[in-house]
Amino acid sequence: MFKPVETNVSFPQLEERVLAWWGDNQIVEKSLASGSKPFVFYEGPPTANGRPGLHHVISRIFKDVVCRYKAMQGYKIIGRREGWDTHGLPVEIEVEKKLGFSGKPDIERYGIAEFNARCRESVWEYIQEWQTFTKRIAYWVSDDGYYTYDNNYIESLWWIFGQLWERELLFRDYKVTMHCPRCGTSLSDHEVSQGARDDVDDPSVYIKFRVSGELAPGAGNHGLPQRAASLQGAYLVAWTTTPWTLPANVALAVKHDAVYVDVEVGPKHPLHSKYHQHMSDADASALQPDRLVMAESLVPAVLGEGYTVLRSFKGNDLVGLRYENLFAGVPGPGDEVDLATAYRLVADEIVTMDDGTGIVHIAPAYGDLDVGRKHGLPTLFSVDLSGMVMPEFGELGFAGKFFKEADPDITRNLRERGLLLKSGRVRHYYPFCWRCSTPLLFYAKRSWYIKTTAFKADLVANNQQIHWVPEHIRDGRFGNWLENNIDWAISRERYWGTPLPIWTSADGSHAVCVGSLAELEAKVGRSLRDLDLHRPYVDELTWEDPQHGTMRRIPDVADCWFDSGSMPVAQWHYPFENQELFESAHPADYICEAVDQTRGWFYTLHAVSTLLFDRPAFQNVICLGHILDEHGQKMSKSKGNIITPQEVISQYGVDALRWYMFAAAPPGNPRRFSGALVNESLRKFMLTLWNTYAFFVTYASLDGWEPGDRGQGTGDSDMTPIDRWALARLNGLVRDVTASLEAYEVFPAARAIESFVDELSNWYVRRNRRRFWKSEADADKRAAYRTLYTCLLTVSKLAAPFAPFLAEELYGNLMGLQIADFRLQSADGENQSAINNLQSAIPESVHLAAWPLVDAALLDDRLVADTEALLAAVSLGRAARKTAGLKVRQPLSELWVRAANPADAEGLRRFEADLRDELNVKAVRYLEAGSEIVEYRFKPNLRLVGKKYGKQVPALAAALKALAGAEARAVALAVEAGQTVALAVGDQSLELLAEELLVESSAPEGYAVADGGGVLVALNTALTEELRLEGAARDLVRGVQDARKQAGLEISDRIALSLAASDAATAELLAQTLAAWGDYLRDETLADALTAGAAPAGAHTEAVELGDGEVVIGVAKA
RNA sequence: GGGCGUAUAGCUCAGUUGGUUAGAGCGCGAUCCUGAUAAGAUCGAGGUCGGUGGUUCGAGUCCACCUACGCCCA
Repeated sequence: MFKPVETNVSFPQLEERVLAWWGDNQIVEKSLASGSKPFVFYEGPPTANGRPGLHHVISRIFKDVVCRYKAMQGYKIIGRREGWDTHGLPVEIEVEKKLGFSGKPDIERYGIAEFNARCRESVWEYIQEWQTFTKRIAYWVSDDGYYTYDNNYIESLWWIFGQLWERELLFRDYKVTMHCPRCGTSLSDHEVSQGARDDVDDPSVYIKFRVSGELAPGAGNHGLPQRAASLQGAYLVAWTTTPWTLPANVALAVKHDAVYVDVEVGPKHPLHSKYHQHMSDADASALQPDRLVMAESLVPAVLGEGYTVLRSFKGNDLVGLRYENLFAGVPGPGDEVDLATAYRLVADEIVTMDDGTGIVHIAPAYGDLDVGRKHGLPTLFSVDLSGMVMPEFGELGFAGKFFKEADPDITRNLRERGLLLKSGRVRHYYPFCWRCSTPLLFYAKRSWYIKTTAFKADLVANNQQIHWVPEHIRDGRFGNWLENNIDWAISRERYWGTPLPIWTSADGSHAVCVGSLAELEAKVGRSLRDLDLHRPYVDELTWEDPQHGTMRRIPDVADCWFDSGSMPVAQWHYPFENQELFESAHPADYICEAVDQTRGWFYTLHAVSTLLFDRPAFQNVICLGHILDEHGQKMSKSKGNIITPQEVISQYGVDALRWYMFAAAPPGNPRRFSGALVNESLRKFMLTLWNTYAFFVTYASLDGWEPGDRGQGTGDSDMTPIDRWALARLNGLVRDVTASLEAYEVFPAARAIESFVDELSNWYVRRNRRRFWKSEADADKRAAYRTLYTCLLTVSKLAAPFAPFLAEELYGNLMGLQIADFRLQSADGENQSAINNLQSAIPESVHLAAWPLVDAALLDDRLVADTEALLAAVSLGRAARKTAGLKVRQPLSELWVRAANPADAEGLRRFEADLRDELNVKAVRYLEAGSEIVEYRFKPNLRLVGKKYGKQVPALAAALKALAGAEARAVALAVEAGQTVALAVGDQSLELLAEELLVESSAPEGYAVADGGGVLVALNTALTEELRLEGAARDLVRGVQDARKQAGLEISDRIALSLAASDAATAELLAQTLAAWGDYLRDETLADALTAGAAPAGAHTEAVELGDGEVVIGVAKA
């Protein structure tokens, strides 16, 4: 027996019950342990230092849905475990906030050991909440998670560093950071954006660099020597808002395809170097004009009027020219600098024609490091980390000044030397320290890099093996990122992170990378078993090198993206443990995160895997869009528009939320979220399924029907066409959902289930209600039960990965699993061991059940298409009734119908009884060619004809449109017979195939018509007396049924019925109706007694319209 | 500034390789149906498919440019 099902279900409560049941029966553990064939999943570890939000829901359920599906297919999911990203700046900032710190000096005073201890605690602060959340949303992972701060995890990272070191892929170079000279620390992007202002007043200076006439080494540009000679003595004009960076200048950049001009400016021009206001003509004529070089398009903006263009060049033509440096920049400590490679022109993408001169001053130390590196330029400095101009500039008078304050001095110096074209002020964007408001320096600091650029081709090639959903990420966002690969800056001058295992001698000349704990133990000569592999403890480990003296660890920690990108290795403590497991768990079959991870986790996984193993880290990836609020704004604390998962879940439940996220839109798109949308999913999908299920259970229980084989039945002779339709449709669904999920297309899979459930409820159940109601328990009824049961049970399996609670509830009850006694009772008189076998063969949870297989014998695309044609005709019929003002209760004599094609017409014939019944008509007639009551119109079937006839299509369409009368009828006949049609188009005759024509027909006169999609229906609206009486009878039945319901009677209660008409005409109609349909009325309403006249006292009364009057219905329990 | 994506009804979104009258749900209005249903059906109002230009017999769909928004990078 089935457990009774309430129709006023509360999904959140149901879910809590299921959750408890899973717990009591270790369902999660059993699912995690199940399966044989491996399927590898990587959990992208979240940083658990905040509360879980909706974006965590979406990524976790998209991970979950695939893993559940694969588990049901019998895979053993490897890596279905929690993971926590525990290191990094976000954690440090959180702790700093708590402690009221404002920067690294505070941390150092506080003590690194204590600070890191606080960071470690902070990670745990929300973990309880996360675990509760994870369980509640039914994200099934084991809780033996990996933690990136774990010693074992760190040791694996050290091993990776060791591998890279041995292959000489780790190196030290400059990296530009945003540096606060007062706080003495680099700032993260997030901190920079907090303190940036966009209306900062700064100098705007145009500087002249004198062309020397020399060429840079190796510059073999065609014709360059001649150009160099002709340009000697001309000035290259560059623009900057940071004069303090000019002493660090090493190059000028042009745009390769822009036009540059050499212009002459006479002494009368205000920007001439010798210009003064009261210059006489004689003085002027004694002076040479100045020659200036800049981009042609920007000359007017810079010089105004009064210049002469001497010649022009492409940017490329200038590359390799050298110029005289303004100042002598200072090499970094220990750097060997070849100045022969400096002070030259390069072409670079960073140059724009938006402002300035089209020539850009390059100072790698203060921001243009990538440009410098790309063109092999040296890096020179002029300002130290405290923001002071270096002592080397003492003679110029600005040594020791704060960099911003040196601007006027530098400008003055250049003016005095005749190298300043003009100067002014500008308001623009500039970053400041968010803590102390000091202007920030872009500053090249020593940093450790992984040489990923050496593997660019491999990174790109391996990416081609990855299946991205959505596809465009592969060659778009991710592919482009790889194409523009830069070396991975791996070190951070921070505290709470994986310490870089590099030890160096005091002078830096000797360095060692330690690849394991054992190796380190050997170096320091003692056991480090109990050592915490974090700062400051590892910093304290030193050893004496015979040749290089004391070896100390560099202070840096690793970029925490390196932690998470290395999880395929480190989560298993490979290679120190789990070698076999690791080998079988790499690469991942599937990962899933939001789109912002393209340059984050997706990249770091890919990079680590490519560099270490030359293979991709994952084979399939779903890349999720972001969740926005209902106005399309990002949800953020500051906007106060955050919707918490908890509030949604407590109101609608997890399944509704999950279903919304799976079925509402493709996952790659950003989506606007609101509770109302979740409610819509709940009503549209979950309640429809639930009510179908409740309907089934209610009647199956009433009838004592039980599933014989508990499985999917094969078709048998008792099946009606609509049963076979349902099973064909169901198997088509299994086929489609499986194919979609195989392609990691979750959205179409969910949509397919949704539309099946809709059709099951609103077509199958609605059409078959009477089969379930009828009193005799015959084969026909059993076939209906079996069909509906099969559909519901299969849907519960298909929906299980998506809506795991609802599916579990349905499955459990449909399988009879929730009432243990039932199974024991049913064993009476049967072979007990067979029953036991059966019981153990039945998975106790839908999540342990096998994914449904397609029963090809039940597939029937023709039947499904026929039903679609029927549904279309029914829909049009209702529209026609609506237009004619004829309600469906009023029977009509005939319906004319014309299908879109002969096959559909055949389908309509097959379901003619359903069509009659649905539209309440006595007869269905088919409009066929040759019928004289309609006119025919023709259109070309463009999809076929377009490619074949191309430009003739318009003429062809016109020729078809012109067909009329007998000629048109002849064509219609030919098309219906599948014959070719000869048609004169222009001056030639075309032989058109039947399928190349679309036939439309007009409505017969005097009929109510609706058409669409090539289907036409027409209702005969003439009402005979007979039809009117039958309509009246049905009106009465409906009124009485309604009255019964209002009176609170049970379905099986028998009644005494009285009917009182409001006037004589209505009484006459009532009398005639009862004469013809009295028995029908009694049968339908379970009326033992039927009296005409006023209702007796105590009867429940309802008024109902009949004809032009009214009838008062009296209902009393018999 | 660059890359990628998105832009379709009041709202949330579909729209398969270019093809005939661009769809669904919600909301609104009207009607109907109903002894499974918090439901369902039908009709109606509501669309210059972000804009401009191009390719094509034919463009929501392909191309170019532009605009707005989002993400990432600078």
